[in-house]
Amino acid sequence: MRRGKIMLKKIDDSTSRQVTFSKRRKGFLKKAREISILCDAEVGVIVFSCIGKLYDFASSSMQSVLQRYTESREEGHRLNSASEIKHCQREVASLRQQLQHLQVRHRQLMGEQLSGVSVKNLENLENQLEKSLKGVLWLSSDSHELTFQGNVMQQENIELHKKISLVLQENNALRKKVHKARDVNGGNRYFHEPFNRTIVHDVFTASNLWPSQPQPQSKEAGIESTHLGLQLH
Amino acid sequence: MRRGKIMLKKIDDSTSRQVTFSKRRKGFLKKAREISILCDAEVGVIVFSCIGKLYDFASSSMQSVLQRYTESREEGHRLNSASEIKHCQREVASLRQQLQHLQVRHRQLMGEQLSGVSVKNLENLENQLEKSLKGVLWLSSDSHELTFQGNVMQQENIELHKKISLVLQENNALRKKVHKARDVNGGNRYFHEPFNRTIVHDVFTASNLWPSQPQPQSKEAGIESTHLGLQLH
DNA sequence: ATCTATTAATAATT
DNA sequence: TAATTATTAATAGAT
Repeated sequence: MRRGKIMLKKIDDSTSRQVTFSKRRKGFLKKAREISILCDAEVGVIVFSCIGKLYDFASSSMQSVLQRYTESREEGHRLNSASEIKHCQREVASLRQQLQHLQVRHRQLMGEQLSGVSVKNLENLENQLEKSLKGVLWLSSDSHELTFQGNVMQQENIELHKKISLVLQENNALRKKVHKARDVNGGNRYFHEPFNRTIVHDVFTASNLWPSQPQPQSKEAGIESTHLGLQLH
Repeated sequence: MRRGKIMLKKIDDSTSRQVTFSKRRKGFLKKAREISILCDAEVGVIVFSCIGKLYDFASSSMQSVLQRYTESREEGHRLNSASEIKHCQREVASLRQQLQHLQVRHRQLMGEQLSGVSVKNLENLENQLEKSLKGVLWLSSDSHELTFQGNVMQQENIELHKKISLVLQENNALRKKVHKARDVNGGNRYFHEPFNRTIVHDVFTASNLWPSQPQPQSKEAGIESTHLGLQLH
């Protein structure tokens, strides 16, 4: 550059390499500052000297620059570790919640933790358990017969069981997809999936089974009841 | 710089700001390259123009630079992100497994998917359900008194309703999806009948207590459901 | 884009 | 390191 141009190759002499590094580093970081101010650009610079010392500059903050960088680079991809962790953590939270809900229900079905359950729900639970029991008793007696009739049907059952397993697997895969879609949509699954409401609606139309009070039915229907799927007719 | 020095402030005229950005960007990235080669430094540069376009340079690779940067910043303290992700992923896997196990058991308690259950397990299930039912009946009779104690508990129950509703919603949504997926897979009608019944179970339809009541049903349906060992009467 | 006058950066030297 | 100097490189403004 001045006083005799130089070759673009690593400077052999370690001392003069150090000196040049000092000078150029200063000028370089100055340039970074200038372009960021003059041109209203967001700039980040990271320099490790040959002995490993770190020098950096960021017009805003390095974190901001790097975040913007990784986001714009991975547009859609999931390689950024920070966002990957966040995604992962959201998934953990969601799964934990599901698990907890199911555990509550499970304990109820097991006859535990009923002290906080309403009378109406207890009746529902009672009906459900009766129904389940009848089903079990029926299948149980039927199964005993099967043992006398030979194992043809048993064989068939095994096949069907396999099929059910496959369906279950599919179910799980779908659930994962649902999770992903939900996360991408910003998280609130109960707002974003209109089909939830539809299904619940369909399924609840037959009778008014919940111990719910007559619901004031504004058009907005109360955000709560809508996203909880508790809206009854 | 040249031909009249300039003020270090944002260039007002957007056109000349763009032009200056082009020129300086080129020189700036050239400087980055030069210092990295001449001084054997590892350099990373990230520039976002004021309209958001990204320009970057890395002497090695940006990933390498950024990794080295974050490592040198986080100097030991705080686990490296890779292990953090792994930890998170293990947690997800574990939670998924728990959830699945619980779901299977849950469905069994709901009287579904019993076709692959052994006779022995059916007996266990039967005992459990009997026990649960007794508990519910007992508490149920007891609970009628509670209705006179006011609605404190009722309030508590609303929370529980919500939770159960969430689980049920999800179950229904997932089943619906599985239903669709199954149709796509060739529409095996063997599954249709029990599937429909499943939804009915989920919402505690008090009437229609399967399998105790005769259901009007086509011969077709009867024959097919026989294969599942879950024939309705 | 290209040109060019002028300043800025910096290699060599001290 | 720090200052000085000689020279080239970068680039603002014009075309």
